[in-house]
Amino acid sequence: MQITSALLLEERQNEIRRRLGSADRVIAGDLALEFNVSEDTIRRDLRELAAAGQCIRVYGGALPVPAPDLSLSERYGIGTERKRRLALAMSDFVERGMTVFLDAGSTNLAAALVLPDTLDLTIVTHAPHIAAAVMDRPGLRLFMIGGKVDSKTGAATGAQAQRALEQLRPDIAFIGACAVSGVTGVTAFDDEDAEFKRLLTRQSRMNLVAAVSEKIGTAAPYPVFPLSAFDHIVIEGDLDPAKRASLAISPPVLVSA
Amino acid sequence: MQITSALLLEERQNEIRRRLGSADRVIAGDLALEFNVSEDTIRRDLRELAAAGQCIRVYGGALPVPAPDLSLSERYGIGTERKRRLALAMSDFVERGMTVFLDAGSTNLAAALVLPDTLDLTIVTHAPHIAAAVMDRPGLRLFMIGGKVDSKTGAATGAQAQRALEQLRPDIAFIGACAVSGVTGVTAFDDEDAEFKRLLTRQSRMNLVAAVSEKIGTAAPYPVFPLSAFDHIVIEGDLDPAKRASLAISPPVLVSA
DNA sequence: GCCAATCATGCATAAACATGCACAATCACG
DNA sequence: CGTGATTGTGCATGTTTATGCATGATTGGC
Repeated sequence: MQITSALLLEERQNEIRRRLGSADRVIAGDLALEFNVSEDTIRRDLRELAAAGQCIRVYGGALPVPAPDLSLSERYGIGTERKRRLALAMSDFVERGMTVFLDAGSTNLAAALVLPDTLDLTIVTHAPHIAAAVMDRPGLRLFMIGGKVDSKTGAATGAQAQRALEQLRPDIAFIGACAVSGVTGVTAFDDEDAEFKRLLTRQSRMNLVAAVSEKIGTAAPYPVFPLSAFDHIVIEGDLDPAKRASLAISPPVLVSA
Repeated sequence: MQITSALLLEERQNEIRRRLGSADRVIAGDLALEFNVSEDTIRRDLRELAAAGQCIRVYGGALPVPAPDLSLSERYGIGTERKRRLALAMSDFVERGMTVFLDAGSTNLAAALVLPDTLDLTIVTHAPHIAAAVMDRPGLRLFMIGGKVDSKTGAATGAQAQRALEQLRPDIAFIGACAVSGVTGVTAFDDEDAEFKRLLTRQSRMNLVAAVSEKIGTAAPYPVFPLSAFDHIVIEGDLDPAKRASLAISPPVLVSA
Protein backbone atom coordinates (compact mmCIF):
# COMPACT_ATOMS: atom_id res chain seq x y z
CA MET A 1 0.00 0.00 0.00
CA GLN A 2 2.68 2.47 0.95
CA ILE A 3 5.41 3.55 -1.40
CA THR A 4 8.68 5.40 -0.90
CA SER A 5 8.41 7.54 2.21
CA ALA A 6 7.69 4.89 4.82
CA LEU A 7 10.61 3.39 6.69
CA LEU A 8 10.98 -0.32 7.05
CA LEU A 9 11.07 -1.83 10.48
CA GLU A 10 14.82 -2.29 10.39
CA GLU A 11 15.41 1.28 9.32
CA ARG A 12 13.14 2.57 12.01
CA GLN A 13 14.84 0.58 14.72
CA ASN A 14 18.28 1.52 13.46
CA GLU A 15 17.33 5.15 13.64
CA ILE A 16 16.10 4.72 17.21
CA ARG A 17 19.35 2.93 18.08
CA ARG A 18 21.32 5.76 16.55
CA ARG A 19 19.57 8.36 18.64
CA LEU A 20 20.02 6.36 21.80
CA GLY A 21 23.65 5.90 20.86
CA SER A 22 24.18 9.63 20.88
CA ALA A 23 23.06 9.69 24.48
CA ASP A 24 19.61 10.96 23.68
CA ARG A 25 16.41 9.78 25.13
CA VAL A 26 13.54 8.93 22.83
CA ILE A 27 9.86 9.48 23.43
CA ALA A 28 7.32 7.04 22.09
CA GLY A 29 4.75 9.60 21.04
CA ASP A 30 7.27 11.72 19.15
CA LEU A 31 8.69 8.77 17.28
CA ALA A 32 5.20 7.67 16.31
CA LEU A 33 4.49 11.05 14.79
CA GLU A 34 7.85 11.27 13.13
CA PHE A 35 7.81 7.83 11.53
CA ASN A 36 4.12 8.05 10.88
CA VAL A 37 3.30 4.81 12.63
CA SER A 38 1.15 4.12 15.66
CA GLU A 39 2.54 4.37 19.13
CA ASP A 40 1.91 0.68 19.53
CA THR A 41 4.45 -0.03 16.85
CA ILE A 42 7.01 2.23 18.49
CA ARG A 43 6.37 0.59 21.82
CA ARG A 44 6.98 -2.77 20.23
CA ASP A 45 10.25 -1.49 18.80
CA LEU A 46 11.34 -0.20 22.17
CA ARG A 47 10.36 -3.42 23.83
CA GLU A 48 12.54 -5.34 21.43
CA LEU A 49 15.48 -3.02 21.84
CA ALA A 50 15.15 -3.22 25.60
CA ALA A 51 15.02 -7.01 25.46
CA ALA A 52 18.25 -6.90 23.45
CA GLY A 53 19.74 -4.65 26.10
CA GLN A 54 20.03 -1.68 23.80
CA CYS A 55 17.89 0.71 25.75
CA ILE A 56 16.12 1.15 29.04
CA ARG A 57 12.39 1.33 28.77
CA VAL A 58 10.77 4.02 30.85
CA TYR A 59 7.27 5.33 31.07
CA GLY A 60 6.82 7.49 27.97
CA GLY A 61 9.81 6.34 25.97
CA ALA A 62 13.29 4.95 26.49
CA LEU A 63 16.71 6.00 27.75
CA PRO A 64 20.16 4.95 26.56
CA VAL A 65 21.85 2.23 28.55
CA PRO A 66 24.21 3.85 31.03
CA ALA A 67 27.91 3.21 30.65
CA PRO A 68 28.74 0.25 32.85
CA ASP A 69 31.08 1.15 35.68
CA LEU A 70 33.98 -1.11 36.45
CA SER A 71 33.53 -3.53 39.25
CA LEU A 72 36.20 -4.01 41.86
CA SER A 73 38.22 -7.17 41.68
CA GLU A 74 38.09 -9.49 44.60
CA ARG A 75 41.10 -10.01 46.66
CA TYR A 76 42.00 -12.97 48.70
CA GLY A 77 44.19 -13.25 51.70
CA ILE A 78 44.65 -16.89 52.44
CA GLY A 79 46.42 -18.33 55.38
CA THR A 80 48.85 -21.14 55.11
CA GLU A 81 47.73 -24.00 52.97
CA ARG A 82 48.13 -26.61 55.69
CA LYS A 83 45.92 -24.77 58.13
CA ARG A 84 43.41 -24.17 55.41
CA ARG A 85 43.16 -27.90 54.83
CA LEU A 86 42.71 -28.59 58.53
CA ALA A 87 40.01 -25.95 58.62
CA LEU A 88 38.26 -27.53 55.65
CA ALA A 89 38.27 -30.90 57.38
CA MET A 90 36.63 -29.35 60.44
CA SER A 91 34.11 -27.58 58.23
CA ASP A 92 32.70 -30.95 57.20
CA PHE A 93 31.06 -31.16 60.61
CA VAL A 94 29.04 -27.97 60.33
CA GLU A 95 25.46 -28.19 59.18
CA ARG A 96 22.87 -25.67 58.15
CA GLY A 97 21.85 -23.21 60.84
CA MET A 98 24.50 -24.19 63.35
CA THR A 99 26.17 -21.89 65.82
CA VAL A 100 29.92 -22.36 65.50
CA PHE A 101 32.39 -21.16 68.09
CA LEU A 102 35.84 -20.28 66.78
CA ASP A 103 38.47 -20.24 69.47
CA ALA A 104 41.59 -18.13 69.03
CA GLY A 105 44.45 -19.38 66.89
CA SER A 106 45.65 -19.32 63.34
CA THR A 107 43.91 -22.55 62.35
CA ASN A 108 40.61 -21.07 63.38
CA LEU A 109 41.46 -17.89 61.51
CA ALA A 110 41.77 -20.11 58.46
CA ALA A 111 38.41 -21.62 59.38
CA ALA A 112 36.88 -18.15 59.40
CA LEU A 113 37.98 -17.85 55.78
CA VAL A 114 36.80 -21.23 54.53
CA LEU A 115 33.59 -21.95 56.42
CA PRO A 116 30.72 -22.18 53.94
CA ASP A 117 28.74 -18.97 53.79
CA THR A 118 25.58 -20.53 52.42
CA LEU A 119 24.54 -22.53 55.48
CA ASP A 120 23.05 -19.72 57.54
CA LEU A 121 25.74 -20.13 60.17
CA THR A 122 26.22 -18.06 63.27
CA ILE A 123 29.84 -17.64 64.23
CA VAL A 124 30.83 -16.86 67.79
CA THR A 125 34.33 -15.90 68.74
CA HIS A 126 36.27 -14.10 71.43
CA ALA A 127 39.23 -13.30 69.18
CA PRO A 128 39.12 -9.89 67.46
CA HIS A 129 41.30 -11.07 64.58
CA ILE A 130 38.92 -13.87 63.81
CA ALA A 131 35.91 -11.62 64.26
CA ALA A 132 37.39 -9.19 61.78
CA ALA A 133 37.82 -11.99 59.26
CA VAL A 134 34.28 -13.24 59.76
CA MET A 135 32.94 -9.75 59.27
CA ASP A 136 34.28 -9.74 55.75
CA ARG A 137 32.18 -12.78 54.87
CA PRO A 138 28.67 -11.48 54.14
CA GLY A 139 26.98 -14.86 54.50
CA LEU A 140 28.04 -15.37 58.12
CA ARG A 141 26.36 -13.97 61.20
CA LEU A 142 28.77 -12.91 63.90
CA PHE A 143 28.50 -12.79 67.64
CA MET A 144 31.44 -11.34 69.50
CA ILE A 145 32.39 -12.33 73.02
CA GLY A 146 33.76 -9.27 74.77
CA GLY A 147 35.98 -8.68 77.74
CA LYS A 148 39.54 -7.84 78.62
CA VAL A 149 41.62 -8.95 75.67
CA ASP A 150 44.83 -10.72 76.52
CA SER A 151 47.56 -9.78 74.11
CA LYS A 152 49.35 -13.13 74.40
CA THR A 153 46.40 -15.28 73.44
CA GLY A 154 44.79 -12.64 71.26
CA ALA A 155 41.34 -13.16 72.70
CA ALA A 156 39.03 -12.08 75.48
CA THR A 157 39.41 -14.61 78.29
CA GLY A 158 38.56 -12.90 81.56
CA ALA A 159 35.52 -13.08 83.82
CA GLN A 160 33.41 -10.96 81.49
CA ALA A 161 34.12 -13.24 78.59
CA GLN A 162 33.34 -16.32 80.63
CA ARG A 163 30.05 -14.84 81.74
CA ALA A 164 29.09 -14.13 78.15
CA LEU A 165 30.05 -17.65 77.14
CA GLU A 166 27.87 -19.10 79.87
CA GLN A 167 24.85 -17.69 78.05
CA LEU A 168 25.70 -19.62 74.92
CA ARG A 169 25.34 -23.23 73.82
CA PRO A 170 27.25 -23.50 70.54
CA ASP A 171 26.42 -26.50 68.37
CA ILE A 172 30.06 -27.01 67.64
CA ALA A 173 33.34 -25.52 68.84
CA PHE A 174 36.61 -25.37 66.93
CA ILE A 175 39.06 -25.40 69.79
CA GLY A 176 42.56 -24.11 69.28
CA ALA A 177 45.18 -26.27 70.87
CA CYS A 178 48.51 -24.83 71.86
CA ALA A 179 49.82 -28.37 72.33
CA VAL A 180 48.39 -31.88 72.00
CA SER A 181 49.64 -35.09 73.50
CA GLY A 182 48.17 -38.47 74.29
CA VAL A 183 49.52 -38.18 77.81
CA THR A 184 48.71 -34.63 78.84
CA GLY A 185 45.82 -34.10 76.45
CA VAL A 186 45.19 -30.57 75.18
CA THR A 187 47.18 -27.91 76.97
CA ALA A 188 47.52 -24.12 76.77
CA PHE A 189 50.17 -21.49 77.39
CA ASP A 190 47.97 -19.30 79.55
CA ASP A 191 45.85 -20.24 82.52
CA GLU A 192 42.95 -17.95 81.75
CA ASP A 193 42.99 -19.23 78.20
CA ALA A 194 42.91 -22.82 79.47
CA GLU A 195 40.08 -21.94 81.81
CA PHE A 196 38.16 -20.42 78.93
CA LYS A 197 38.70 -23.45 76.73
CA ARG A 198 37.44 -25.72 79.50
CA LEU A 199 34.26 -23.73 79.85
CA LEU A 200 33.89 -23.62 76.08
CA THR A 201 34.22 -27.39 75.83
CA ARG A 202 31.55 -27.87 78.46
CA GLN A 203 29.17 -25.40 76.86
CA SER A 204 29.49 -26.72 73.35
CA ARG A 205 27.53 -29.69 72.08
CA MET A 206 30.39 -30.95 69.92
CA ASN A 207 34.10 -30.22 70.23
CA LEU A 208 36.75 -30.41 67.55
CA VAL A 209 40.46 -29.88 68.03
CA ALA A 210 42.79 -29.40 65.11
CA ALA A 211 46.53 -29.34 65.37
CA VAL A 212 49.33 -29.09 62.87
CA SER A 213 51.92 -31.83 63.13
CA GLU A 214 54.42 -29.73 65.10
CA LYS A 215 52.02 -29.54 68.03
CA ILE A 216 51.46 -33.26 68.33
CA GLY A 217 53.35 -34.85 71.19
CA THR A 218 54.07 -31.52 72.92
CA ALA A 219 52.68 -30.08 76.12
CA ALA A 220 52.07 -26.60 77.51
CA PRO A 221 51.85 -25.59 81.20
CA TYR A 222 48.09 -25.39 81.64
CA PRO A 223 45.92 -28.44 81.01
CA VAL A 224 42.59 -28.03 79.30
CA PHE A 225 41.12 -31.50 79.02
CA PRO A 226 42.31 -35.01 78.14
CA LEU A 227 41.77 -36.00 74.56
CA SER A 228 38.74 -38.08 75.52
CA ALA A 229 36.83 -34.87 76.22
CA PHE A 230 36.77 -34.02 72.53
CA ASP A 231 34.65 -35.50 69.78
CA HIS A 232 37.28 -35.37 67.06
CA ILE A 233 40.94 -34.60 66.70
CA VAL A 234 41.84 -33.32 63.26
CA ILE A 235 45.43 -33.84 62.18
CA GLU A 236 47.41 -33.74 58.98
CA GLY A 237 47.70 -36.83 56.81
CA ASP A 238 51.49 -36.91 56.75
CA LEU A 239 51.93 -37.07 60.50
CA ASP A 240 54.63 -39.41 61.70
CA PRO A 241 52.96 -42.80 62.35
CA ALA A 242 54.51 -43.15 65.79
CA LYS A 243 53.14 -39.81 66.92
CA ARG A 244 49.85 -40.65 65.36
CA ALA A 245 49.68 -43.92 67.27
CA SER A 246 50.31 -42.04 70.51
CA LEU A 247 47.04 -40.19 69.98
CA ALA A 248 44.87 -43.16 69.10
CA ILE A 249 42.77 -43.10 72.16
CA SER A 250 39.07 -42.50 72.61
CA PRO A 251 38.16 -39.73 70.22
CA PRO A 252 38.15 -40.50 66.52
CA VAL A 253 41.08 -39.01 64.74
CA LEU A 254 40.18 -37.29 61.54
CA VAL A 255 42.87 -36.88 58.98
CA SER A 256 42.84 -33.87 56.70
CA ALA A 257 43.58 -34.35 53.00
CA MET B 1 1.77 18.64 16.76
CA GLN B 2 4.61 19.53 19.03
CA ILE B 3 7.47 17.47 20.26
CA THR B 4 7.47 16.60 23.93
CA SER B 5 10.03 18.66 25.79
CA ALA B 6 9.16 17.74 29.33
CA LEU B 7 11.50 15.38 31.10
CA LEU B 8 10.47 11.84 31.71
CA LEU B 9 10.21 10.65 35.26
CA GLU B 10 13.49 8.80 35.14
CA GLU B 11 15.30 11.75 33.66
CA ARG B 12 13.99 13.96 36.38
CA GLN B 13 15.06 11.54 39.08
CA ASN B 14 18.42 11.04 37.43
CA GLU B 15 18.99 14.77 37.47
CA ILE B 16 18.09 14.93 41.14
CA ARG B 17 20.44 12.05 41.80
CA ARG B 18 23.18 13.83 39.90
CA ARG B 19 22.83 16.96 41.97
CA LEU B 20 22.84 15.00 45.17
CA GLY B 21 25.89 13.22 43.88
CA SER B 22 27.79 16.46 43.71
CA ALA B 23 27.18 16.82 47.44
CA ASP B 24 24.51 19.45 47.08
CA ARG B 25 21.24 19.55 48.84
CA VAL B 26 18.08 19.92 46.81
CA ILE B 27 14.98 21.92 47.65
CA ALA B 28 11.59 20.59 46.71
CA GLY B 29 10.07 23.90 45.71
CA ASP B 30 12.96 24.84 43.44
CA LEU B 31 12.92 21.51 41.68
CA ALA B 32 9.19 21.80 41.10
CA LEU B 33 9.65 25.15 39.40
CA GLU B 34 12.63 24.01 37.42
CA PHE B 35 11.10 20.80 36.10
CA ASN B 36 7.71 22.42 35.74
CA VAL B 37 5.88 19.85 37.81
CA SER B 38 4.02 20.13 41.06
CA GLU B 39 5.76 19.92 44.36
CA ASP B 40 3.82 16.77 45.06
CA THR B 41 5.57 15.09 42.20
CA ILE B 42 8.95 16.20 43.46
CA ARG B 43 8.11 15.01 46.91
CA ARG B 44 7.17 11.66 45.50
CA ASP B 45 10.50 11.53 43.67
CA LEU B 46 12.39 12.34 46.83
CA ARG B 47 10.42 9.79 48.77
CA GLU B 48 11.34 7.13 46.24
CA LEU B 49 14.98 8.10 46.18
CA ALA B 50 15.05 8.05 49.96
CA ALA B 51 13.41 4.63 50.02
CA ALA B 52 16.14 3.41 47.68
CA GLY B 53 18.71 4.90 50.02
CA GLN B 54 19.85 7.50 47.55
CA CYS B 55 19.06 10.57 49.57
CA ILE B 56 17.93 11.63 52.99
CA ARG B 57 14.65 13.46 53.16
CA VAL B 58 14.61 16.57 55.26
CA TYR B 59 12.01 19.23 55.75
CA GLY B 60 11.92 21.23 52.53
CA GLY B 61 14.04 18.98 50.36
CA ALA B 62 16.70 16.33 50.63
CA LEU B 63 20.37 15.84 51.47
CA PRO B 64 22.88 13.51 49.83
CA VAL B 65 23.89 10.30 51.54
CA PRO B 66 27.59 10.31 52.37
CA ALA B 67 29.43 7.13 51.41
CA PRO B 68 27.66 5.05 48.80
CA ASP B 69 27.74 1.42 49.81
CA LEU B 70 31.33 0.37 49.88
CA SER B 71 31.96 -2.67 51.98
CA LEU B 72 33.68 -2.11 55.27
CA SER B 73 37.08 -3.31 54.27
CA GLU B 74 36.91 -1.28 51.08
CA ARG B 75 36.03 1.79 53.07
CA TYR B 76 38.97 1.16 55.34
CA GLY B 77 41.31 1.46 52.41
CA ILE B 78 40.29 4.89 51.21
CA GLY B 79 41.19 8.30 52.47
CA THR B 80 43.55 6.90 55.03
CA GLU B 81 45.97 9.81 55.06
CA ARG B 82 43.22 12.34 55.63
CA LYS B 83 41.70 10.15 58.29
CA ARG B 84 45.06 9.68 59.89
CA ARG B 85 45.33 13.45 60.27
CA LEU B 86 41.89 13.67 61.80
CA ALA B 87 42.84 10.88 64.18
CA LEU B 88 46.00 12.70 65.18
CA ALA B 89 44.00 15.82 65.95
CA MET B 90 41.73 13.79 68.21
CA SER B 91 44.71 12.15 69.87
CA ASP B 92 45.73 15.51 71.27
CA PHE B 93 42.97 15.16 73.81
CA VAL B 94 44.11 11.89 75.34
CA GLU B 95 46.22 11.98 78.47
CA ARG B 96 48.19 9.43 80.43
CA GLY B 97 46.22 6.55 81.87
CA MET B 98 42.97 7.42 80.14
CA THR B 99 40.38 4.94 78.99
CA VAL B 100 39.58 5.74 75.36
CA PHE B 101 36.53 4.41 73.59
CA LEU B 102 36.89 3.96 69.85
CA ASP B 103 33.56 3.77 68.07
CA ALA B 104 33.31 1.96 64.74
CA GLY B 105 34.42 3.67 61.56
CA SER B 106 37.45 4.15 59.42
CA THR B 107 38.57 7.34 61.15
CA ASN B 108 38.69 5.49 64.44
CA LEU B 109 40.55 2.65 62.81
CA ALA B 110 43.11 5.26 61.90
CA ALA B 111 43.03 6.37 65.53
CA ALA B 112 43.80 2.81 66.62
CA LEU B 113 46.95 3.05 64.53
CA VAL B 114 48.15 6.48 65.67
CA LEU B 115 47.20 6.70 69.33
CA PRO B 116 50.37 7.03 71.40
CA ASP B 117 51.40 3.71 72.94
CA THR B 118 53.47 5.23 75.74
CA LEU B 119 50.64 6.75 77.77
CA ASP B 120 49.39 3.59 79.44
CA LEU B 121 46.08 3.86 77.65
CA THR B 122 43.19 1.45 77.84
CA ILE B 123 41.30 1.18 74.58
CA VAL B 124 37.69 0.07 74.54
CA THR B 125 35.89 -0.73 71.33
CA HIS B 126 32.95 -2.71 70.01
CA ALA B 127 34.34 -2.97 66.49
CA PRO B 128 36.34 -6.16 65.74
CA HIS B 129 38.37 -4.48 63.01
CA ILE B 130 39.50 -1.82 65.42
CA ALA B 131 40.12 -4.35 68.16
CA ALA B 132 42.31 -6.33 65.80
CA ALA B 133 44.30 -3.21 65.01
CA VAL B 134 44.72 -2.31 68.67
CA MET B 135 45.89 -5.84 69.44
CA ASP B 136 48.83 -5.28 67.17
CA ARG B 137 49.99 -2.35 69.28
CA PRO B 138 51.82 -3.81 72.30
CA GLY B 139 51.63 -0.62 74.35
CA LEU B 140 47.83 -0.49 74.37
CA ARG B 141 45.51 -2.36 76.70
CA LEU B 142 42.36 -3.57 75.01
CA PHE B 143 38.89 -4.18 76.28
CA MET B 144 36.42 -5.57 73.82
CA ILE B 145 32.68 -4.94 73.97
CA GLY B 146 30.91 -8.05 72.75
CA GLY B 147 27.49 -8.78 71.36
CA LYS B 148 25.74 -9.44 68.10
CA VAL B 149 27.87 -7.80 65.43
CA ASP B 150 25.99 -5.91 62.76
CA SER B 151 27.65 -6.32 59.40
CA LYS B 152 26.57 -2.91 58.16
CA THR B 153 28.09 -0.94 60.99
CA GLY B 154 30.84 -3.43 61.65
CA ALA B 155 30.38 -3.36 65.40
CA ALA B 156 28.46 -4.94 68.24
CA THR B 157 25.45 -2.73 68.88
CA GLY B 158 22.70 -4.82 70.43
CA ALA B 159 21.40 -5.16 73.96
CA GLN B 160 24.42 -7.19 75.14
CA ALA B 161 26.79 -4.54 73.92
CA GLN B 162 24.77 -1.79 75.56
CA ARG B 163 24.77 -3.64 78.86
CA ALA B 164 28.54 -4.00 78.73
CA LEU B 165 28.91 -0.33 77.90
CA GLU B 166 26.77 0.64 80.88
CA GLN B 167 29.49 -0.76 83.14
CA LEU B 168 32.05 1.60 81.68
CA ARG B 169 32.84 5.29 82.08
CA PRO B 170 35.40 6.06 79.40
CA ASP B 171 37.38 9.25 79.90
CA ILE B 172 37.01 10.11 76.26
CA ALA B 173 35.08 8.71 73.30
CA PHE B 174 35.99 9.03 69.66
CA ILE B 175 32.56 8.88 68.08
CA GLY B 176 32.22 7.91 64.47
CA ALA B 177 29.73 10.01 62.57
CA CYS B 178 28.07 8.59 59.49
CA ALA B 179 26.93 12.08 58.62
CA VAL B 180 27.22 15.52 60.19
CA SER B 181 25.05 18.51 59.54
CA GLY B 182 24.28 21.68 61.41
CA VAL B 183 20.60 20.97 60.87
CA THR B 184 20.31 17.28 61.74
CA GLY B 185 23.39 17.01 63.95
CA VAL B 186 25.21 13.71 64.00
CA THR B 187 23.25 10.93 62.30
CA ALA B 188 23.79 7.24 61.65
CA PHE B 189 22.78 4.68 59.04
CA ASP B 190 21.45 2.20 61.53
CA ASP B 191 19.10 2.68 64.41
CA GLU B 192 20.85 0.34 66.80
CA ASP B 193 24.10 2.03 65.96
CA ALA B 194 22.53 5.41 66.71
CA GLU B 195 21.20 4.07 69.98
CA PHE B 196 24.63 2.78 70.91
CA LYS B 197 26.26 6.09 70.08
CA ARG B 198 23.75 7.91 72.26
CA LEU B 199 24.51 5.68 75.20
CA LEU B 200 28.21 6.01 74.54
CA THR B 201 27.97 9.79 74.51
CA ARG B 202 26.17 9.77 77.84
CA GLN B 203 28.62 7.35 79.45
CA SER B 204 31.73 9.10 78.32
CA ARG B 205 33.21 12.05 80.14
CA MET B 206 34.28 13.78 76.93
CA ASN B 207 33.02 13.26 73.40
CA LEU B 208 34.79 13.97 70.14
CA VAL B 209 33.37 13.66 66.66
CA ALA B 210 35.56 13.70 63.59
CA ALA B 211 34.27 13.83 60.04
CA VAL B 212 35.91 14.06 56.66
CA SER B 213 34.65 16.85 54.46
CA GLU B 214 32.33 14.63 52.40
CA LYS B 215 30.26 13.90 55.46
CA ILE B 216 29.69 17.52 56.38
CA GLY B 217 26.29 18.77 55.34
CA THR B 218 24.91 15.28 54.86
CA ALA B 219 22.44 13.34 56.91
CA ALA B 220 21.61 9.72 57.62
CA PRO B 221 18.26 8.34 58.70
CA TYR B 222 18.84 7.93 62.44
CA PRO B 223 19.66 10.92 64.62
CA VAL B 224 22.24 10.52 67.37
CA PHE B 225 22.52 13.91 69.01
CA PRO B 226 22.63 17.54 67.95
CA LEU B 227 26.11 18.93 67.58
CA SER B 228 25.80 20.71 70.92
CA ALA B 229 25.98 17.34 72.69
CA PHE B 230 29.63 16.94 71.75
CA ASP B 231 32.68 18.61 73.18
CA HIS B 232 34.58 18.98 69.94
CA ILE B 233 33.97 18.50 66.24
CA VAL B 234 37.14 17.71 64.33
CA ILE B 235 37.11 18.59 60.65
CA GLU B 236 39.61 18.99 57.88
CA GLY B 237 41.26 22.32 57.28
CA ASP B 238 40.27 22.64 53.66
CA LEU B 239 36.54 22.30 54.22
CA ASP B 240 34.42 24.61 52.10
CA PRO B 241 33.86 27.80 54.17
CA ALA B 242 30.12 27.76 53.58
CA LYS B 243 29.82 24.23 54.91
CA ARG B 244 32.08 25.10 57.76
CA ALA B 245 29.93 28.08 58.67
CA SER B 246 26.89 25.83 58.69
CA LEU B 247 28.46 23.93 61.59
CA ALA B 248 29.54 26.89 63.66
CA ILE B 249 27.28 26.34 66.60
CA SER B 250 27.94 25.52 70.21
CA PRO B 251 30.77 22.99 70.23
CA PRO B 252 34.25 24.21 69.35
CA VAL B 253 35.31 23.13 65.92
CA LEU B 254 38.80 21.79 65.79
CA VAL B 255 40.58 21.86 62.49
CA SER B 256 43.04 19.15 61.64
CA ALA B 257 46.34 20.05 60.01
C1' DG C 1 1.59 28.92 71.49
C1' DC C 2 0.78 30.93 66.65
C1' DC C 3 1.19 30.74 61.68
C1' DA C 4 2.90 29.66 57.29
C1' DA C 5 5.34 26.28 55.00
C1' DT C 6 5.75 21.62 54.22
C1' DC C 7 4.12 17.25 54.29
C1' DA C 8 1.29 12.50 53.67
C1' DT C 9 -2.81 10.61 51.95
C1' DG C 10 -6.68 9.62 49.11
C1' DC C 11 -8.85 10.47 44.96
C1' DA C 12 -9.58 11.67 40.00
C1' DT C 13 -7.94 11.62 35.42
C1' DA C 14 -5.44 11.26 31.39
C1' DA C 15 -1.61 9.24 29.37
C1' DA C 16 0.94 5.23 28.61
C1' DC C 17 0.79 0.57 28.76
C1' DA C 18 0.14 -4.87 27.61
C1' DT C 19 -2.61 -7.99 25.33
C1' DG C 20 -5.50 -10.20 22.02
C1' DC C 21 -7.33 -9.94 17.63
C1' DA C 22 -7.88 -8.70 12.73
C1' DC C 23 -6.01 -7.72 8.40
C1' DA C 24 -2.76 -6.96 4.85
C1' DA C 25 1.70 -7.87 3.02
C1' DT C 26 5.27 -11.02 2.47
C1' DC C 27 7.45 -15.35 2.20
C1' DA C 28 7.99 -20.48 1.49
C1' DC C 29 6.99 -24.25 -0.50
C1' DG C 30 4.83 -26.97 -4.00
C1' DC D 1 0.38 -19.62 -10.18
C1' DG D 2 -1.80 -21.09 -5.48
C1' DT D 3 -2.08 -21.60 -0.49
C1' DG D 4 -0.64 -21.75 3.98
C1' DA D 5 2.45 -19.86 7.36
C1' DT D 6 4.81 -15.85 9.01
C1' DT D 7 5.31 -11.07 9.89
C1' DG D 8 4.31 -6.25 10.63
C1' DT D 9 0.93 -3.25 11.76
C1' DG D 10 -3.26 -0.97 13.68
C1' DC D 11 -7.18 -1.12 16.64
C1' DA D 12 -10.09 -2.36 20.69
C1' DT D 13 -9.82 -3.83 25.45
C1' DG D 14 -8.85 -3.37 30.07
C1' DT D 15 -4.91 -2.31 33.25
C1' DT D 16 -1.26 0.37 35.16
C1' DT D 17 1.26 4.63 35.93
C1' DA D 18 2.25 9.42 36.62
C1' DT D 19 0.50 13.48 38.06
C1' DG D 20 -2.20 17.24 40.15
C1' DC D 21 -5.44 18.64 43.50
C1' DA D 22 -8.02 18.58 47.92
C1' DT D 23 -7.77 17.62 52.65
C1' DG D 24 -5.98 17.40 56.99
C1' DA D 25 -1.84 16.58 59.79
C1' DT D 26 3.27 18.06 61.01
C1' DT D 27 6.87 20.87 61.21
C1' DG D 28 9.79 24.72 62.45
C1' DG D 29 10.52 29.60 63.11
C1' DC D 30 9.07 33.33 65.79
